Amino acid sequence: MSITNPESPPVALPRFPEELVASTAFLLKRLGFAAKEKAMSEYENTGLTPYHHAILVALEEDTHETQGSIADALGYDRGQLVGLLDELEERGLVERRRDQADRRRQLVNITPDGRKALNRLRALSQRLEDDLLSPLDPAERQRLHELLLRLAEQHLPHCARLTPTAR
Amino acid sequence: MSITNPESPPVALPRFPEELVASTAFLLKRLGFAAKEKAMSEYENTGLTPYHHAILVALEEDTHETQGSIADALGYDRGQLVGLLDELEERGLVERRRDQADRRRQLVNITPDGRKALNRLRALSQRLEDDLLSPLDPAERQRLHELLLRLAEQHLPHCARLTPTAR
DNA sequence: CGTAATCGTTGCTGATCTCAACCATACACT
DNA sequence: AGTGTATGGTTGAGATCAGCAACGATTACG
Repeated sequence: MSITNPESPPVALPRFPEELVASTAFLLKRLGFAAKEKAMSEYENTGLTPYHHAILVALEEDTHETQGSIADALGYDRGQLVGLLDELEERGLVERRRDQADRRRQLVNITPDGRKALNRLRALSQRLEDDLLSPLDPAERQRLHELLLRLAEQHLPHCARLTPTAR
Repeated sequence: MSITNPESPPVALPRFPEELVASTAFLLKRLGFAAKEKAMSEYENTGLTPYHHAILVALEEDTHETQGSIADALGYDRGQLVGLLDELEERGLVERRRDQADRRRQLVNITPDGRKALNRLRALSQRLEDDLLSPLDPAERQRLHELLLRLAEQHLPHCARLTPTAR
């Protein structure tokens, strides 16, 4: 029917409307989502997810955490955490034991195998971070991180008071 | 039981592990998610969502778009777009009509009411953007946007070639 | 003591995305 | 022309996941 001129691209490659790209919030949403998607697929081979990784990180940082404090620290629903801990426990990466001082509580510990797994996840996570930030040089990466941290202090309740009035 | 010393905070306010906060990808994910949550709740009063907003933006930018081109431009699933357009059409904000040159296609137009609604959504979106970026001064906001744009060009397929080698 | 609150657990619900069919239409080929 | 293939829009089913309420066990309060 209509003669498509051969030198033009066969279809206009899809592009975001400029008005959206001009919005920082839009870029933040899309980049955050893309980073999550990428991470989820890369973690797949490990049999674990970034959620498990975050739990292991929290456990290694302060030992003897209770399930509630882990959930609060990471911003997870407590019901959600139960299943994640079940999976970690099945693989022998964490242990649960009742707090004898308050037998409602479960004290969660990371095991030696858990630390090994954590180190593997750290390496993977570092590769993902490098890939994400590959367009930026080290100084730019630091500036970006600092700017995001400022936003996080304001908007992520759990990040408050990280740089104590170091404005 | 144990005497809690009175000057200490009653409970340690939950805080992300430092190792996570040190990750730019983590901040990106959380901030993007928080921005989306905030937007979704603020849009609620309008009866529309950021998805509808993006569609209206796309429609005003290039007119006479077909549903497929809208879906591709915004990265939406085509099946998902149908429902969103149904809702916009019910409210009289867009019109669908068959392309007489290719009767498989639906040409979508924004209506005058759609433009009015779009302007309201723009104002709302601007308020959200200002709130999100409130910790940063104008120069910092621009730097952040530029850095995110560089990442987007690399990682969001639809953002490629926005600053043509303007490094 | 008895009532209320907390902790972990379970199950349900609602939202959302993905994917696979499906119909109508257009295009390609002989 | 006619047949087969591809495309655009539509619909519906299935998977996934966060959020919420309810529950038993235990502890704290008064």
